[in-house]
Amino acid sequence: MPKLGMEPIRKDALVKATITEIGRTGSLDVTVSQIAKRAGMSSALAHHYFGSKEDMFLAAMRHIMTIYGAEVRGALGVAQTPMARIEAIVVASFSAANFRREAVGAWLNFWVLAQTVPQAKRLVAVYQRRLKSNLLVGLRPLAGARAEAIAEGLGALIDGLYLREVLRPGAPDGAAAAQMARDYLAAHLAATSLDING
Amino acid sequence: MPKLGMEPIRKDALVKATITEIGRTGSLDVTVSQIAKRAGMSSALAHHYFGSKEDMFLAAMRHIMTIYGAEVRGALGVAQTPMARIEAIVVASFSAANFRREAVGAWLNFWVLAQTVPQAKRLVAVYQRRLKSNLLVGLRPLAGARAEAIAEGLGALIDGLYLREVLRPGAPDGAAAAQMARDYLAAHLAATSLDING
DNA sequence: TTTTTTGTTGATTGACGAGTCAATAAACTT
DNA sequence: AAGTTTATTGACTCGTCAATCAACAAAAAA
Repeated sequence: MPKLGMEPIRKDALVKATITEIGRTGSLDVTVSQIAKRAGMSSALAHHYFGSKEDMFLAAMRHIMTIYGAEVRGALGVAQTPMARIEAIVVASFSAANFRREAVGAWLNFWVLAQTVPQAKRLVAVYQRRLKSNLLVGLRPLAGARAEAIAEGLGALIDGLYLREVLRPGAPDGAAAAQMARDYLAAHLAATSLDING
Repeated sequence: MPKLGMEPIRKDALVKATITEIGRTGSLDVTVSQIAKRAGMSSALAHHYFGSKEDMFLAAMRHIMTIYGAEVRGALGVAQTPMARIEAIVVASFSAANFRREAVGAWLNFWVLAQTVPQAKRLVAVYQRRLKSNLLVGLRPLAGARAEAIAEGLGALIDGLYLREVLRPGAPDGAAAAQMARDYLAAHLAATSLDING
């Protein structure tokens, strides 16, 4: 019963299944069969649509980054002030869609993949660049010359919070993580203004 | 030519080789043969001393944590003030021995391993607990009620800096990373005192 | 000096898994 | 209607690798 136009549907299912399986098992040692099974098809079909397992991984990475990017863009669209821009990024970073177990677990594994696969490394680099530049737009008016360092630090903190989330027991607490990022920011901005005034 | 008393020597060589190989390849997909070869012996011998590959991984984790712990303890021993205690931890965290490529790459992979292997998870938990409690001793006199949150944040930042180091091109720059941690701290302490005074 | 313990490895087993292939079938084209 | 493209899978190939085994050597113990 070959319905035509299956390709995008199947690819999409595979991408989601890839994220789910990596997140679930907490490892890149997932078999194509596992992924295909979760996506409701044979492993041969998975290989038919994606040439290789690596391609599936890369597509899954792109998917996660796409969701993240879209959410950030959306929030940024309605931000009026520099502070609101940063807040938007923080909130998006720890939103339910992005900070869910699966995605975070997968994200960590993609980071590992980036050590091996140049293509994956490039994707992570894109993410880092985008994050930093987004933060800088908001930070420069608020922190001037310090914006650079603060953005770098906040980026590392966000990644660190993701990293730790992976091993935290219980449900993800995006609100707490976001608060931590906010505190970081508040402390740095307070310190900066203190420096300017005194 | 069986010299006696080889066991500790072999085990040590295997542990170091494990870290090197994981760090070098950036993945847990290293074969026992690879590790054994680097350690200068047959894979059968590696299996003889460690029952399984997993045991080698766990021993390697313990080794990394031991080095880290020793360095922190050493630095802490000579720290006189709360501030010096924190500084000691920061410096140790980004010391040449701990912040070297291999070790950082291995550390990331161990984090992934912790998602799968309970024993590994426990080791990471030990590390996190120890780091936090060490930080708190120094932090409490300086930040009072905020010490808890600051310690948590600083821990996450340190882990995040490790995470990012993995993908940074060029030689590790422990000094820059340490400075970032110091900035975090300075900003938070400044904010805290500001809050107290005003 | 026999026996046991420790060190050591080449060869083998057994499992698993990525990727390919051949075959089947339903649509679409001409 | 014949030919082509798209969808789909079971079976298979081929390689890899953790773990085990059988065997050998040398030191230590009995």
